[in-house]
Amino acid sequence: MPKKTENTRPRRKDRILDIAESLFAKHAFDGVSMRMVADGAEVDLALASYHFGNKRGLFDAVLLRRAEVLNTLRQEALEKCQAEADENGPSVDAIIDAFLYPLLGTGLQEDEGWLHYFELVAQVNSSSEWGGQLMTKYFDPLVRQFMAALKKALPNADEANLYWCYHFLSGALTLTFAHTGRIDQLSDGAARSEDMRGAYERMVPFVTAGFKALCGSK
Amino acid sequence: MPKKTENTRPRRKDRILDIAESLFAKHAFDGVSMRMVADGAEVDLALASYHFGNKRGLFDAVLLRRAEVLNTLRQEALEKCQAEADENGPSVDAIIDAFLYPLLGTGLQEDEGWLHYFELVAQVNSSSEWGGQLMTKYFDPLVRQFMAALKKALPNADEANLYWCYHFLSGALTLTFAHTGRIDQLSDGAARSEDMRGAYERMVPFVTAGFKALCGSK
DNA sequence: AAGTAAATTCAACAATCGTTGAAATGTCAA
DNA sequence: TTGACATTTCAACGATTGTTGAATTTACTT
Repeated sequence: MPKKTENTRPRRKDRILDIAESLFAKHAFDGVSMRMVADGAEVDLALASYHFGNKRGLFDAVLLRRAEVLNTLRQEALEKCQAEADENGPSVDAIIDAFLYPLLGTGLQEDEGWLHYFELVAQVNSSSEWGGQLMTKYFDPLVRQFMAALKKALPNADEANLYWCYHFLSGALTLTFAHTGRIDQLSDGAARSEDMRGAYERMVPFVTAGFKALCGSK
Repeated sequence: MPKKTENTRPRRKDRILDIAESLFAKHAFDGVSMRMVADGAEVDLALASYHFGNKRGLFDAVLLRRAEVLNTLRQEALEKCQAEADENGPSVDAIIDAFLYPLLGTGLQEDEGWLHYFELVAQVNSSSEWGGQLMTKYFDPLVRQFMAALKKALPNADEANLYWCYHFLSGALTLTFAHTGRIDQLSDGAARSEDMRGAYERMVPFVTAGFKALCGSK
């Protein structure tokens, strides 16, 4: 049993991140106080500042923690679908699926922490104050890989069209993550915010059709 | 000249709404203080509370002010496309266009106040705290009219599919409004956040293709 | 057991927060 | 001018904010 330390000790640091994650997701950056985090984590007020420097540092740590995991999962999905493709590269369907499946079709959706994280990302993505900077910082390198794959699958596509299509995809994905409950009310229960599997199975063909319509698949 | 009062007097009240609108759009509810609003409007701190009761009342007033205008514009667009259609009702394309054109294709996009308002709506829509309640309150009656028109245009559609498609549309629209600048960075300038006309011309075919793919237009 | 560094607590700081009574000013009719 | 009412200002309230220096406790090594 090497390093008993790292297994048992940082409990409090992780608890702070977990609570901060859920609070930031619900109330946004300015709607959360360091005292709310400390109380939620059952920890002294000063501890979060000690570990993360200040409130903004805590926010960044929350965002960064799962971003790396997420990018890895998505990259693996992309590489897998590329390995399975013929010399022409993967189809648009396969690329879109590789982009969405790790987020919507896997066990991540049964993990409460991940759900809070996705809610937070949804909110950040639609924020004119944070959206551009933070999403670019954490997710752009990976997204560029997907864009390159899409360019190969859609060789006749106009550059601007391709980026706008991704933008629409990003918006649809983001709002689905936000779990606002609006679709439940609007549809009188016919569609449910929590049904991520159902959202995934519909988003793939919806987005794929949009890409093909604008970027000329054949 | 009847009621000179109402033409000249409420300048300050409107200035407060204008400033609050732009501040809420950028910094969200908790990121804005009453003092920021008062300073921006060059008005005493207590004035906003006098006119709108409290901070939340100010927020609601900002949201409500343009919602009514917006719903009217969209309803007129829907009725116009229904009047121009044959006995089968308008096509999916025409309905989607009626939903988007008033927002993205008109002079509203050259009005700074409206741009701030759209930014704010984008943020509210993706908020798990406010999103469900507020969007339902301000926009659902009108959206239901569009859903009814879409059901007629896509008679074979599964109910849940239809609502998920609208949800994706709403997400794409919302993120486009947010003006985060992310698409500019990602595309190295090939697509621009400010190009609402370009976004409109691409969103209509993108979304229409998605609806048809999932809701079976044949 | 002593020593060292990390982790945690405590107490307090100045700054800002939303709200509100009371006073002052403005507007318009009689 | 007087009176009535809406608008605006002033000053202050108690509560909450993020941050930090110093003290204390814990964990681990020597």
